[in-house]
Amino acid sequence: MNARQLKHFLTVAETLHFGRAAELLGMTQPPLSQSIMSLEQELGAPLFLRSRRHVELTPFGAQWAPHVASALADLDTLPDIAARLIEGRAGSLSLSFVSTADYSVLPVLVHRFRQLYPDVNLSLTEATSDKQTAALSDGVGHAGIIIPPNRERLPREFSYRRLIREPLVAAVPESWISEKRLNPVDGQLRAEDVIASPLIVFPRDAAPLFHDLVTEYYASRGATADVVQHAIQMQTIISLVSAGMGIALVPQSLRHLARTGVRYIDLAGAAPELETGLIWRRDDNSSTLGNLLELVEEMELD
Amino acid sequence: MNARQLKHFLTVAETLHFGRAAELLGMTQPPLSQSIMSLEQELGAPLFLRSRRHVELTPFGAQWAPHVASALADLDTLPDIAARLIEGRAGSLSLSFVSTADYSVLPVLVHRFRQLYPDVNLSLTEATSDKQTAALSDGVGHAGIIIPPNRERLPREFSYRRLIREPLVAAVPESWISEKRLNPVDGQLRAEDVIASPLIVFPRDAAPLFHDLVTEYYASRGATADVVQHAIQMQTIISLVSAGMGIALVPQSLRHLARTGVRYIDLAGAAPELETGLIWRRDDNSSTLGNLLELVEEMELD
DNA sequence: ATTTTTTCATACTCAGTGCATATCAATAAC
DNA sequence: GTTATTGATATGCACTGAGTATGAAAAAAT
Repeated sequence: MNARQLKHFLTVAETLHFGRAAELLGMTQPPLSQSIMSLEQELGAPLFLRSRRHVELTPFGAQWAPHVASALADLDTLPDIAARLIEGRAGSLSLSFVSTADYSVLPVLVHRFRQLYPDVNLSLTEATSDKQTAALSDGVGHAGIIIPPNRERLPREFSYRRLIREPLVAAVPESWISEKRLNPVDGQLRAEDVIASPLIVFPRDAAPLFHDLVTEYYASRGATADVVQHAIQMQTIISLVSAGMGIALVPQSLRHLARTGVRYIDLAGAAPELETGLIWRRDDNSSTLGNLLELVEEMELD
Repeated sequence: MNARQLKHFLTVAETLHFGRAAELLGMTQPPLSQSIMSLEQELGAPLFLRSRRHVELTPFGAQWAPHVASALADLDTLPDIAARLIEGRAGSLSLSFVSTADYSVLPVLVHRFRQLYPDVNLSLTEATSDKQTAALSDGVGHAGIIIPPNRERLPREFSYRRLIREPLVAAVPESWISEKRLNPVDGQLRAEDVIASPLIVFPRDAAPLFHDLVTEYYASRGATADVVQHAIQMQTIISLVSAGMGIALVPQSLRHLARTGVRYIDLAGAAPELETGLIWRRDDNSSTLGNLLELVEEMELD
């Protein structure tokens, strides 16, 4: 029993005419008759009742046909599924990201990807940069949106592409401005005001590179931060700012997270810049990943 | 692309070793390599990454494999499904029945059939004898439990087998006995008592043969029935008896329908007998029907 | 009733597919 | 450097599956 014979059976079952079925199958009638007969012999029961001028399905044949049709239909879809997998229009893409990306590149990237590849199963996981690289190194996941370490520190197995490079801005309690505790000049906050204010930051282990960027801002000015509170979620940090506990230095894109009682103010002078980019295993040639990279090239997120 | 190549692909995907896969497939390694290569060429993408000593799936191959496995598994079940259909252990059986059978042969028949053939989709339809024969004649349904007409009247296209032949008994209001309105002798009701009592019957068009059997009981004694009420459901008839509206002549098996206030009493002398049997299309060789007939032969329902 | 037509089965031939054997090539292990 | 392992290549052969020619039986037409 092979797929060819089953196809023969189905065609005869549809036409109830060996001659016409053979024509539909692009073959002549005798081998079709033989094919059916050999199938019947293998099954041990007739599929058709043939009188010399009439062909009809046996009860068995009639009940078996839908099962056969379903199995063959599944088989027929395999080349199509293959084509879609090869082109990356089906399959899966597992993307991890740092929480700050949630307010900048991630939404637009995900939206565009889903738009172009609706049948790809896109799974998103929030994780810190180092956890993402560790997972990728273990072969888990396809790509990660990270805050990158120095170029030399990135292992050879990875490729990297910058997505966005944005200055840090200060998130400050609105009341501190109206009460003149902070005094922006030309809409910019001077370094001495920043240094003098209590600070809310990420814990270092959750985002070391981001944390280092903030502390470096203080160190280069001969100061140390007066850290009043650590918080893991960006939303929590902004809530604490809103409550007047202190200020925070956050990526510019966090302006998308509007909250009453909080103002985002540019830093005066050269603001530290936070880079966010995409890493993936250099040797990973998944088509879904390829499509993501292609999309990233086209999007000009900066 | 054919099922053979797909099987080859799956086996190599499982073993990740062309030599061992070939062994599992009962063939040698070179044609297996060629088979995979031709499949890859047809798909236009590699399924495996071969270094000289290592074989691994490409991302595409890994994602395609489960689809292939599922399709082939479906294909593999076809012979088994066929065998079950041929033996009548799967498929469907459409059985119609007259309502009186509900209290005699039907329950035990259905129970036994379900027990022996749990995977057969048994569909039951209540209908009058003439509607059943009409449906069968139109090719609808497999068999029917009917009250048969005279043998000569049964068309040649049908086969028939008697299932049960049971005397009619009188269903009478219990109060009529305690009040001595009816006087059974040796637990039997005499014809004059029956004739003298108001009668509840089926409407003739719903069950002509049963109706005729009852009226014949009166006619042969030179009497006509004093019909006080018609009712279609057996349960309704017995309810009306219980309410003291009259008596009814019903198949003996209705004793299974116990109801307070109703007594079933044998008729004195030769009671009319109601035959119930199974008909089916003589040329119907459905295996499920065959199994039903076999079961009927074994059961000795009488 | 006879002839014609229709339609599935049988007989036989041929080509291509798919497998086998023999061998090569490259890499890893010793 | 040598050997063993393993996938690729080359070549030959057998069998499957399709073709052509024809038969046989029954329905349709005359």
